[in-house]
Amino acid sequence: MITITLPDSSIKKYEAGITPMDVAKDISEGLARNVLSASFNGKIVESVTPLREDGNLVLYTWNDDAGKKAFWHSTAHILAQALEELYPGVKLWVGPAIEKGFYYDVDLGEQTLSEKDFKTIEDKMLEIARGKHEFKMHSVSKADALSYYNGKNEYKVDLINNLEDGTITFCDHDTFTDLCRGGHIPNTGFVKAVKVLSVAGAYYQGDENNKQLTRVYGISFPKQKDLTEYLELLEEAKKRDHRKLGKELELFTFSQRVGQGLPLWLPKGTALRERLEAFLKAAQKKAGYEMVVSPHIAQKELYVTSGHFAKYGEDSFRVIKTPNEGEEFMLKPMNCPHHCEMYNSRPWSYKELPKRFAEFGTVYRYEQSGELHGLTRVRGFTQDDAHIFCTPDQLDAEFKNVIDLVLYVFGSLGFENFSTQVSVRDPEKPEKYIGSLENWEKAERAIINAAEEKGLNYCIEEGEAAFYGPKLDFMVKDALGRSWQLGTIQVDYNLPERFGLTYKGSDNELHRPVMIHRAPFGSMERFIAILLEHTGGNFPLWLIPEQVSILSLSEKYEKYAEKVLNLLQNNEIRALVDDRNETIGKKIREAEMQKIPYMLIVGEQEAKDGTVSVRKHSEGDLGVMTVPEFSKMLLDEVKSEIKEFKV
RNA sequence: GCCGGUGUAGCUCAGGGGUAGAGCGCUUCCUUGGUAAGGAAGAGGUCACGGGUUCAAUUCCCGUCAUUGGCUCCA
Repeated sequence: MITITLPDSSIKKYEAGITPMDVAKDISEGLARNVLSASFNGKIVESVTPLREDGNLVLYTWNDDAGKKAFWHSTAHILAQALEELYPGVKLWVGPAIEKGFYYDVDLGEQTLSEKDFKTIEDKMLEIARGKHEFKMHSVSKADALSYYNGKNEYKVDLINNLEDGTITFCDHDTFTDLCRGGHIPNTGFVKAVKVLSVAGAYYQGDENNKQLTRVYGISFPKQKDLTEYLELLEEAKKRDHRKLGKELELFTFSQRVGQGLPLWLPKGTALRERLEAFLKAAQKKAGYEMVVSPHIAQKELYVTSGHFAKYGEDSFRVIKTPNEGEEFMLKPMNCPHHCEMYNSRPWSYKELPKRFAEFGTVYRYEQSGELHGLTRVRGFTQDDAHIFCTPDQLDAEFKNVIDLVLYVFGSLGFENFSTQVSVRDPEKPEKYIGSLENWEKAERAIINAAEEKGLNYCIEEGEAAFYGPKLDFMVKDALGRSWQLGTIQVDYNLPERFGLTYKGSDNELHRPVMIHRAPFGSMERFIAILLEHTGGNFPLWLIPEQVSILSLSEKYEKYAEKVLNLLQNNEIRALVDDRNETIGKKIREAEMQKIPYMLIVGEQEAKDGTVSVRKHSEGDLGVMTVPEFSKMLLDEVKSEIKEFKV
């Protein structure tokens, strides 16, 4: 007999060799029908794995992430079988579950696969699924595993060579066999709906020097309805795409003639952007930052000194040369070296630190053409940058103050679902980083302490650090679930060293300051892009370019509309008049589609009484008010939206 | 940069080896209105660009550029 402990702490006794599925049946038939996979003593097991010792058992259904993972990974097996049948000679690499669905990396040889083939693949997969084939795991010796794939699939041979003998398992279903460490649903019949989503190239083992395999992405569900809902969700997400909204709301544009990845900010977008800048400047002023300005180009030597040239010289624009003197310049790819030189403009006493230099600095980086993406990845962008120069003693407090500022910014703009990531060195690749081991350790500790103390729910990513120091990043997802880094805070012991920055301490000796790089927005471009997707273009009232549209019922009331406009503008309310020769219904429709928060309808009655008829975006008629009443309502709403930053 | 997809009017898109289509937008006229599209007429295109195949290419093929889904990269 063995003792099984369930998550609710209930304890059951069974014969050794009982399976998770048997346990599920023992609990209830309904549960048994829905069990997809299980974990035993913290390890993922199959629902049919015999249990032979005491332990903790967790059963997973579609409602658990682990259940979905097993479901999608199992569907990847079905996809692989379908691909083997449809593309003879295909070589399989790996097929994991991902956050939304799964993929399988395959080498198709000379064959190609495109969108036209998706339906055929889906049909084949459903045919296999309907067979209700059981997923069966079995152990294989390393030698047998190698001989199974030898000469047929060099990728699997590679994989097996890195595995330990005795830990190698295969999974079979129907006529299909795959090297696999497990985590499957009971049988293929659970899969009722599949969709092949896209094909993409993916380098073997993620190394761009290796051959590029074909990655087939897909998703599957236990019910057709779930798939339909998912596809509708995707459609909805596309409507929130910042590239689409940016065009519709006339915020920004791109021009082939100007160049790819170089956004052009239109008047409405610029108004929005300037308002965001003013918001942050006000908070930064309170937090003791001072604004500075640096030029857009600098001598190459500056970046050789900073170390950026060695690391990113190839990824920078360095086309500017004076023909005669052979001087070489670079388009500013970052602001830090400039701020270091500002710090160097005179000696400092420890009593004067920290110095906080802030700049909305526009920088240019040669991003690979394939990486450019709307406003989220561009070649010219403006960082809401600042560099804090402080004593080592001040680092902790300064770092925490910056976290407060970032949290204030995110909170004010409604980003609640962000995640934070502490990026540290990859200990295996010391050559990627500059600076002493001791300083790196100090900096990494400082960040983790601060994140800990501020109660951030952070994860630690090895190998994600900048080459000069570790960082704390604030990540937010876009409409399609892709994660983007917005705010960033980075500790740097290296630039102060390279630029020979000093301050005089209380001991009358010169000391090295510590530097913090930080940008709460990250970049204006990316921040606005993500803000667009989050709000769907319904920006908060304080931020939106046009707050009010005054719709005149006919040309006769044009004068009155202008008068209302003046009254609003006197109160710093952003309004415009729509006095076109169109019906009121049409004007309302267009103002609604432009997502203008308030519409004021003025006609005979309003002109006579000196009032306006107020309509709120997506809510409807609010009734008649005087202009001062309306103004007060709007200004109160603006005031309630944004809290002041408290230091 | 690499692997796929796409490029037709200002926008969204249909079409397809034989001189180009719709809706919206724009212009003009009629209409003067009451909370999400009033009516009519008209203008507008080297079908991204460059080559090739063909009697004939916007359509098929190749290349370039742009864009897009991924991969790699991201100071």
